[in-house]
Amino acid sequence: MSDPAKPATSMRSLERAIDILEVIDSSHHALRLTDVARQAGLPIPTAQRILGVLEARGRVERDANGYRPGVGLVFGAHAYLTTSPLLNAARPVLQDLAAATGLTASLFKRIDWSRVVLARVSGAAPLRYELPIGERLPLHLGAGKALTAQMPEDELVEFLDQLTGHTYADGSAVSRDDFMAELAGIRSLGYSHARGEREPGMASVAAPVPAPGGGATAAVQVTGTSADVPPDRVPELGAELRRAALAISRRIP
Amino acid sequence: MSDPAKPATSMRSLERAIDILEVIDSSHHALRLTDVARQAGLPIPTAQRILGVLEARGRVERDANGYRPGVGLVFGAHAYLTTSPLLNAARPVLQDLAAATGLTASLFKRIDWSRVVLARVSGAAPLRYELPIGERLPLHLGAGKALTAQMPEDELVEFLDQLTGHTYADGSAVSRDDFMAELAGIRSLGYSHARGEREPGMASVAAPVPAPGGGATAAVQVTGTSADVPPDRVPELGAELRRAALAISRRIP
DNA sequence: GAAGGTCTTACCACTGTGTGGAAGGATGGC
DNA sequence: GCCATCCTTCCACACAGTGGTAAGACCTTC
Repeated sequence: MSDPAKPATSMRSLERAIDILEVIDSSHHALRLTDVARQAGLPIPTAQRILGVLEARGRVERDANGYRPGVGLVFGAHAYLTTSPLLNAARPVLQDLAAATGLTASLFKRIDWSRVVLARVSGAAPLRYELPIGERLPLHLGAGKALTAQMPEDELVEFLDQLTGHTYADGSAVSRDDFMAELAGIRSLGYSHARGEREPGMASVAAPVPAPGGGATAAVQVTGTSADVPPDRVPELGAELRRAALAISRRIP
Repeated sequence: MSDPAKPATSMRSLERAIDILEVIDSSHHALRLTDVARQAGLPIPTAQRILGVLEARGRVERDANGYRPGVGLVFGAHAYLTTSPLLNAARPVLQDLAAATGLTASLFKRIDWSRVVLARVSGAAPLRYELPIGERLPLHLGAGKALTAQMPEDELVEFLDQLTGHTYADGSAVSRDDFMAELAGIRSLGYSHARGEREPGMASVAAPVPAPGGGATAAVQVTGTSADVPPDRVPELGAELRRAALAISRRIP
């Protein structure tokens, strides 16, 4: 969250405003002015001035407990979700996937060292309401591996370096060598597979969506309970996911 | 979109950046630099500088066709949706509503002269994928009336003034007197009802969620086809919605 | 392939916006 | 009551942000 050397993009106030937004967006509870200022590394009056504008424009809300994200933020997300070529390409494919497999189909995109849920279609429609869109998940678990496997060499090294200490859901540490070996496997198979890595009792299969310009920053995934995704079904699902990923890629204008 | 007299909040660059974001968010296709600048009422170099920062920070994306909303925007929305007290209060109530009525339950919030979809739980779960969260809908149709009915007098007048020319789905104009009469009815009943106003063949019932500090800026709604919501079922649904609205209101901390 | 258009990038001198220290209120705990 | 903490307001300075102008891409059109 703190960046020591900002290259001075010559738009200080704007950069700072975005810093503040990021601070508020990544906090799970209301923040007092003082906290915002400290976390963003700004003098209090400066933070206050910026927050004032953001509040007036609906980007943050405020009550006795402090500042929190504002409703205005949902417009932007809606705009992104409806106009993104990637998403428009993926939507029908995800529906087919969910219908064909009976599992929950999701689309992820890589952002920095994590991935974001961009769309999700649940197969056996549960009434359980969940809207994980916009949620940030780790890059070294589940569908994240399908993305990691596509990173260029130098980026991969950088990623692995900052990964030390991260673990699986069961608490076991991620071994660098094992991880590398797994990525190699994913590259040759064309899909990734995970059982209980992020959530115990859940399993998933994922494939990278090749970007038009090479590389892959998006991935398709199906998830279900370990019982829904028995090991012997994995190769078949893998093939289906590869097809889906290609279909999405081909549909992007 | 154009505001002649900005009261000079002493944060010009930030305000302008938000103006630009709003321009981009409310366009349904990519905008070229020139268009952004014109629509935001800014000199081209200024717009470019701001867009540069927004792009670097993931708030807008860019390709040969111009600028479009960026992925970064989804984080904010996710943060809002997960931290908003209103939403956390509403979620379980919406689920109950959907389960009890078999209809689609939604939560709206009023923003300026429109309302936004904040949450939706579909009753008879269709595989049809739709994510209307963040969508802006008119205030004079459907659940919008439940919100309009709660406006203070002076605001209502202002609203009606800028409403002239707006119509129903069938093309008929909105008569001011009829509308006022309907609002009065809504106020005494405690719920609103609409048949085919916004979407032909669809019907809905909605109730305002009283805010802790008085007034109502949110509303709960159930929607279905006209057949799902027969006229004789409306009073019963209305009662159910009033209860739901109160339940939400009571759950807000 | 030259000419004429439109859109984008780059430059840079001026000035008014954004800055942040310091002081004054507000609130709350003990 | 007092002290501690957080929020707000004020204001003089300086540098960040501005936007005119001009050069550079990149299209069409003839």
